[in-house]
Amino acid sequence: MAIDGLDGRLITLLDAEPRIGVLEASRRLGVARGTVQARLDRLRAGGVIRGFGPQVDPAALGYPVTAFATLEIRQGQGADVRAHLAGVPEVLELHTTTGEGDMLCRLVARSNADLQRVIDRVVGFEGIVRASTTIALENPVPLRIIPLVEQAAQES
Amino acid sequence: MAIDGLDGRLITLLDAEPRIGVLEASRRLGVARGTVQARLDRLRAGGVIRGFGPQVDPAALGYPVTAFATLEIRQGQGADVRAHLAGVPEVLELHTTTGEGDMLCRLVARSNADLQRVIDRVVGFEGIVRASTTIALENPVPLRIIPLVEQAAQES
DNA sequence: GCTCCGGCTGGACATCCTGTCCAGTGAAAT
DNA sequence: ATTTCACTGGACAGGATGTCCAGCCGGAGC
Repeated sequence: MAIDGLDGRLITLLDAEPRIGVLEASRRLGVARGTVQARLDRLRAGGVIRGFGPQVDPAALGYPVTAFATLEIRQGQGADVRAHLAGVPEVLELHTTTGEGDMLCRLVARSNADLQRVIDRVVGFEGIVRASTTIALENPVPLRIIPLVEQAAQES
Repeated sequence: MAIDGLDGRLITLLDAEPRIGVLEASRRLGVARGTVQARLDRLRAGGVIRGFGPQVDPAALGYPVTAFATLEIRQGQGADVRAHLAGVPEVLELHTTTGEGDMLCRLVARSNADLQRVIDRVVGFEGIVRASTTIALENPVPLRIIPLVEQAAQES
């Protein structure tokens, strides 16, 4: 779905100050409240804004260690492996990929030592042939979307 | 920060239905409104809930292709590379890592063909020695946090 | 065993926001 | 020129919010 400059400014504003409501947003953007409401409805209907769920920080929950694991799967075991990984709370994300491995997953753990336990649990499944793990040290660019939103907004 | 069962249920509820307010949440959880408000304040103060920003779907914005790039950096060029990557809108996330590469970044692109342009832009920087890219095909486990929240809540 | 304290309850209050209408205006497309 | 569409500015009732408060309870510490 294409978005214009106003959509972009709205998303950016909501990202910076999620607590403000439709009315306050309309004041900041200099448009009528109905306009903001219509834009929001359109963005939600178009799937651009999926929701406003709470952004939970795993580190604050006691899981400060993040790691990425590349998994190699035995042929035909894909579905089983997915189900297995979906059952591990420390697996925050899973992708199937091209290239060397077959899957890439994001893990968190309570400590480097605890990461071993998590990895054991992840790879302790017959369908997984091999796993290669790298620990994330710093996070210079945290998951973000605003720059992309602005680029998409300008291309309108 | 430790969370208890009520915190866990509250986060899960907010994740499932972000539009409900404090009052409705208190009704669903069977506690007083003040309790929910106090819990929410505590979770935000403790950093567990970082905010309620809009969850934007890159695919809906016209960037349906996701890829992960492992970068090898020339010694001492880390800071420059970070700044460079932070300036590329299609770079959604960047980590420094242990292991084979020095950095891992998440990219999006408008198409497989467009991914080439993004990669060229990413690696078109002197500090980057080598890059290895894998395309994400499926996403069996989208970025999630609830299972981890529930585990953290049970350990209380 | 007793007291203190923190967390929860249930209620109050004024203020503000929300969802949902509507008619009028302007600009762009046909 | 006419239609169409988005935006404006306003209205309305209903409800939520932020912020108090007194009272109650159970656990921790003395």
